[in-house]
Amino acid sequence: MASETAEVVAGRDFIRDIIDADIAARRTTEVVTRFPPEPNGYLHIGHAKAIWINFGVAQEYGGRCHLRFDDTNPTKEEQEYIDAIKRDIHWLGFDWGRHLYYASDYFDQLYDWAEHLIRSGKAYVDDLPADEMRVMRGSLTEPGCNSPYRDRTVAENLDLFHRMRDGEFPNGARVLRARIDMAAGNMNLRDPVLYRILHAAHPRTGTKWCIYPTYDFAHGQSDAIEGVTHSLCSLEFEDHRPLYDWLIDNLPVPSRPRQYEFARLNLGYTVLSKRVLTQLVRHGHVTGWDDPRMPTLAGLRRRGVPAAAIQDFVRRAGIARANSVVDIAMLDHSIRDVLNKTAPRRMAVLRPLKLRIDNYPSGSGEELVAVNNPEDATAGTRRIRFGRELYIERDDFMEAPPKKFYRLAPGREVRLRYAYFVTCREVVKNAVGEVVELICTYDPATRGGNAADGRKVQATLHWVGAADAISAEIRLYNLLFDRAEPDTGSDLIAELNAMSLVTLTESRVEPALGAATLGEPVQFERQGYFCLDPLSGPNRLIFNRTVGLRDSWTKARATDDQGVEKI
RNA sequence: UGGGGCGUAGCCAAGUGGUAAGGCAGCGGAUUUUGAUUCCGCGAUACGGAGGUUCGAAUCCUCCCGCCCCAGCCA
Repeated sequence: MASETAEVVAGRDFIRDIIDADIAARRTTEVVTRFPPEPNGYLHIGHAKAIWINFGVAQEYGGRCHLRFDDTNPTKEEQEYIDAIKRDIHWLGFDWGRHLYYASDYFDQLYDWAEHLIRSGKAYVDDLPADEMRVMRGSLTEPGCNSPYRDRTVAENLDLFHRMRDGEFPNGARVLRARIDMAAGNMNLRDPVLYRILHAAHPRTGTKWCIYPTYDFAHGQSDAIEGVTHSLCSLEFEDHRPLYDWLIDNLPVPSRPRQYEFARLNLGYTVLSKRVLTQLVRHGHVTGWDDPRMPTLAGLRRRGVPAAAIQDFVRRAGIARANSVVDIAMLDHSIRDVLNKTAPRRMAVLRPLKLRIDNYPSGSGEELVAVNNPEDATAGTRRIRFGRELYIERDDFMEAPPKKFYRLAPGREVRLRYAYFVTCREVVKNAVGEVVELICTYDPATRGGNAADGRKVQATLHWVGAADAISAEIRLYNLLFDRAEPDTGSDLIAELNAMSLVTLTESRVEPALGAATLGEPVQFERQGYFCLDPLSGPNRLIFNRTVGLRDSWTKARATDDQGVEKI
């Protein structure tokens, strides 16, 4: 059965179990979910998990997923974020179709329902200032006490609430509170605030309102209005569920949504907190929300991470209720897995070292054939030009190699990929003793890379022709933070990895890379996966390293390996 | 002696009384014109701890320990 295969791919988790049970018990006939971002920042990979769950589950059950902006606080929300969020969700591969909503679409209905609560004696206008309200709310271990305004008459409450709406009072003067239980163990039930006065223009409703519903009063009711069946959110809202249910129970809402919580995603060596990410952007620690070092979807996209890899990653990480920190290596794995199959191969020398082949005829050289992608036969081949003067990677030569180093060294023969075997005959140094050029000889009988006599070499090096290679800037990105679990509470700067961006300006890449296009991944052989950066221009190639290839050589000789990737 | 959650290998995570899936990482080995990819093999006498129930417990009960969330007129 095909559907079985699909389920295995999607994975099983407690949320799907709940939905299965609901359908089996006929508690619901359709599955409607929603992804409810607040437009006050960019989406990050943690949101990708929530998006994947909400849209994915709806898709699997033939239901639908709404995109609903939770825009109940005009002092923090902006249109720029709304646009960015839509763009990122589409890029990730999901579509809400015609189901685009805003909590602000329901402000009129919400207002009516607030009056409904007042009329039924379940809400009241409180004049307590914020600080007094806090004191009277009690503490985690002590019950709160009732506000002196708790027993106002319905008429008085209605009058005051109308006047709040009509702008008679300044910010903070009064709030509408639910009348529940000031002694409840759950703080959310100690007469939570439902409406507050905010004289601020709203991106969508303009100046129509000067009172706005709180998250608690807006969320569940919006779910009910839209017919959401399963309202999936993260663990910190668990304590809000009794309030969510209380409101649904006490209001004439058109449907009965249920809230379920799952643990949010945490990634090692990074931070998935809008507060901190916003800080990084505002303080200039990164170049913007789309800085390739950012865990935002915009940053990952610019870095070259395919949407498919992000989906694969969140699927592998799984959904559960236990807080956890996922190893960044798992993300890297998903990225490589996708890119290995799709990225065409090219040769690029990041840190060039000149190599001259003494016995190779001078002139324009010759054309050789290179495979575009050994993982994909349909990717075809391309021609590359070999010549007397080339560049190889500095790291591929050592004058005094340790035993396990089997690349080029004095007197040693290696293969130049798709070309010939070359042997290092002489090392040229400058005045300060740095190696500046290697003089080699080649074996004409090894054209294409195989020796007629069957002899082997231990290494194959990538190279570019000195005559036709083009210059490029290459940006190597490393972990943004030094520690697996950064302390973002105090000194953020102290936690940042000083080597998070290493820019190489002397790189030389094969001519075919001059035609690289935005959004197309490429593998620089033996180096990693790269992509063109949007800042590239006609005469300026800039490549971002998405992720390096797995590398058991540098790994073997790493001594300070704290999990921090070295350049 | 507030309320709500969570604890299964280095990191995720299945498992819902019948004798510990899978993935990532790691370590061996094979193949290899990318030290890549691919392929093969290796890890929990044990599920935070201690008791108990049971023929049998990661799964049920009791107590204990640890971690997370909640005292915004943020979401």
